[in-house]
Amino acid sequence: MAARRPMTQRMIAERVGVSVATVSRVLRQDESEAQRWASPETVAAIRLAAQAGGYHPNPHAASLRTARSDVVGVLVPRLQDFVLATVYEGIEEAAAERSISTFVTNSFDRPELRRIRTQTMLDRRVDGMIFGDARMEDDYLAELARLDVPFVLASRRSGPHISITCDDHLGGRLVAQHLLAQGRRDVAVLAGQPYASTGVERTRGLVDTFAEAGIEVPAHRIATGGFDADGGREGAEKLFSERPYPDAVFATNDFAAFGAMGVLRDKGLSIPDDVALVGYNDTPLAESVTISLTTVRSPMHQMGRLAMETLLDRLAGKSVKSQLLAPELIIRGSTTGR
Amino acid sequence: MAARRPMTQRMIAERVGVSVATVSRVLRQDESEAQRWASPETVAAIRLAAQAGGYHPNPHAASLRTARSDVVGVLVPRLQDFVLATVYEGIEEAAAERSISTFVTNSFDRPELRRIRTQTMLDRRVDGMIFGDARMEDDYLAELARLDVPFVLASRRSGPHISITCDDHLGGRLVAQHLLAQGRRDVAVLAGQPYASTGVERTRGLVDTFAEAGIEVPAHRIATGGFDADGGREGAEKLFSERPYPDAVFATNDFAAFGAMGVLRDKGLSIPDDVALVGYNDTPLAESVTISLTTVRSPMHQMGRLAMETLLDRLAGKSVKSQLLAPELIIRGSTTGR
DNA sequence: TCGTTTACCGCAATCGATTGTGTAAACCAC
DNA sequence: GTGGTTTACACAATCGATTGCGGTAAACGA
Repeated sequence: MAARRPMTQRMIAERVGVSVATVSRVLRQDESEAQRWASPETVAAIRLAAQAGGYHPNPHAASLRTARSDVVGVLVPRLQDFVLATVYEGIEEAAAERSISTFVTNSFDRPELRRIRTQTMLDRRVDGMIFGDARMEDDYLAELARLDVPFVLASRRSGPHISITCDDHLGGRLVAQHLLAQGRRDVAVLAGQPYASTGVERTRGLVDTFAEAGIEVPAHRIATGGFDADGGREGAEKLFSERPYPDAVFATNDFAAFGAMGVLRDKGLSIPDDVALVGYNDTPLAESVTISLTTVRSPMHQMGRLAMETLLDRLAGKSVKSQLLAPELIIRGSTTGR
Repeated sequence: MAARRPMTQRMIAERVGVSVATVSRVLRQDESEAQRWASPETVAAIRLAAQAGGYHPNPHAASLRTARSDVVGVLVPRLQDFVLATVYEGIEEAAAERSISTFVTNSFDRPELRRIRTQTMLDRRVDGMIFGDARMEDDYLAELARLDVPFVLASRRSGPHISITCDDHLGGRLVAQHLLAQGRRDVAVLAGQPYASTGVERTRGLVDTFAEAGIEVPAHRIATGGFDADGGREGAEKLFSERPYPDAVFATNDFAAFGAMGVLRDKGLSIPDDVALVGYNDTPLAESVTISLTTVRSPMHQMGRLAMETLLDRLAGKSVKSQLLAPELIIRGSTTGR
């Protein structure tokens, strides 16, 4: 807040010698609309005065009147997660283009925190919400839908709610096909959290494809856990707690893959000779680490953009629908060259 | 925005049979203050009605009147950067405790974007700003200071402006002492961007310490560049473009170190035998990657918390001062066991 | 008994922008 | 010249909360 109080429409009106109503209409409407309300000279004078005085409309006053805030709330599991940070970049980009601002906050995938933080955003009168932390069974989303809170899901999907996601089942399928082609038959999975559609569907895509090839992936080859390096490490430790070891690991997230790398290193297993490793999301690090990582590229940024655009369309009264974006397999050293 | 219009003080006032002024005072003040304005029965009735109707004050109306928004703007170079995302978590945590909301946005270290996005936040009438993307020579910050915009810097510092940072010079010194103790004499540095105090001071800390040990670090051993894996890779490629190779690399950021790892891998150099590698920030991955990374732990979360608390103190009229937090060296495999 | 606190609370202005309605003046057609 | 339509504005209500200024009644002190 600058020292001198910001200029108001009233000040412009006095300076130009018209009413604030005229100022408002001129400053708000586009050129053609402005002409309907004031003579060209008046329009020019108002614009000039606004320009000269460094006028910036008070959004609180406008929101109070219009009952819109041009702010949307964004909830993500955690911005520390590169994937969600990238999704958010897309959200932000689309928002900026339409003069929308965002409140972002972490829910840490904790239901109470999620409720609280969503509520404070609603209390702030956001126009809508984008959730990056949807759960497969999500009572809260159902509740919000019942209250007619407009929202769109990104990254994870849930039930019938509008969502913009990557085709995770297909992604898992691509990984399976690749691993099968590489001759891997005994695959293990770092499946992520059981409440997140991302990991679940990637896992199912792989398992389904293996099943079609006549190979059952047993339950003990699937470990749930976090989508970060720690989660990957813990999961990998379970998966490699007893022999025979699997000959491939599908980490449904790159960072989990990095965590698994550490475990494989400690076990003295080499990648890809002993174990092939596949990640998900094609994080920049995937290419950089000591062993470059095969992974699935997902359009994270685009997901964010579309989520915001979809929400704004919905707020504008248009009918919108969910979208499944295409994943792309990126083959690197961690699965080839045995 | 829920379907039915939210309840207002007027509705409560009518239901209870008092004026909105009384409702306002009762709902805003703490218990003792409330008693000064209304009888216990009235207070109870108002509270009950508010509770029952699910009353949530309209922040736009309050802001319009009070000229405060209880929102602060946060600008970071990029949330994709784990470090800044963590700083932001600290900011958010401190903000939530004091019922403050935040607008966060990426500036991508681009000056024009920074101006634009800061301006839109000021237009939104934020009460203050936290900058995570300060530059060592920063005209814009000087300009904002002149306009009396209240702000605090986090992570990077600049000139006389209030900042909460890690003692990066000391961090660089710790790294230097460790490398010297390990017998490394020919060190190279991935220094980060020349406009970011973080990398510059970490580099200087190392260079100073080597100089005190009688070892000059020549200019061609210092590469500037981004704080991400790509930046690290590019920098490392320069540093290892011709022999003799350095026997140690100090990456002033963990992710740059990971990028460098890829280059060392491609060059067939082993860590730490041929080259010792040190990162900075103690990212979770540092421990997980195939070769665990020696690094410097910095209190990222705490930096964020303190930045927000300092800003709020400043907004409350208290006098505040810059703080330098302590770094801690974490020794792992990438520098030991030659 | 009368003036003075004290407790409780209302009135109304205010913040800045938006918007429905009112209205002079100008312009047009016939 | 009369009636009707534009043009170009102004007026004033409105959004919801905050807050300075009073105001009434009961209690209290002298």
